[in-house]
Amino acid sequence: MPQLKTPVSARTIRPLPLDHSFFARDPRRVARDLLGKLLVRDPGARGPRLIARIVEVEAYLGEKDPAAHAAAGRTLRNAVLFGPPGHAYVYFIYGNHYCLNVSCEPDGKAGSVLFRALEPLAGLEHMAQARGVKLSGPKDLPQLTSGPGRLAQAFGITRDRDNGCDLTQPQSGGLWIGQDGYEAPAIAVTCRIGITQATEMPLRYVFSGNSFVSGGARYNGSRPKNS
DNA sequence: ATATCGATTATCT
DNA sequence: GATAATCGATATG
Repeated sequence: MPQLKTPVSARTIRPLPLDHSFFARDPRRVARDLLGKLLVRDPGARGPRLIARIVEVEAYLGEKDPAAHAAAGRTLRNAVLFGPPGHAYVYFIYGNHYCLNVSCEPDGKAGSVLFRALEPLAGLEHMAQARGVKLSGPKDLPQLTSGPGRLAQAFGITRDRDNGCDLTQPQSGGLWIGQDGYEAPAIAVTCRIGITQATEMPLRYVFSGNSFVSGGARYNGSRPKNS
């Protein structure tokens, strides 16, 4: 029953970019509405188009959210969070990994959505190469894009390359967010993962039971909300 | 299936 | 000098 979708050609999906107004809202609304949208990388001559569907995100609420990078106020590192909506905030963490956010709220107000897991649809071989993963069966696919560090590596996302780029513009940097009319199935909301502040707030949004959601069975929303 | 731990560096105190 | 919105490997039930 786990629906491992057959990989499709990039040509069969025609994503359209989103408007800035989509992102100029409360991060909780943006997070909820981003589920089912597409992350797209157009690397130009460097390789094929990469497409993956967003299946897990977290909302960060800005300066008043103790878990947010914006909590300490504006710094050089987090400046994008305070800028115009729809732009990529990329940070480096644990000496090893990049993570991707999109800025929310109107210009001047912080707030963002963290991309935590994707379901890969096109360019899988390229993603596998970027990840250093050998694809021998459907069971290997979550290794590509299940987890914030993994999806960033699969899409070649780095701070130098992508921080500050406009995710509503297909040309700008080649990284953007698209929509194809896909309607979200059941959605679950849980606490955020991997943080030490404000750990009890329900700000993580997932496709219930989707096999690409990170965090294991306890966090994929397929289990009743008891112990 | 769950728990613990080491890696490795930009950023801020 | 401590910490971090993680990952992969290893250990144990």
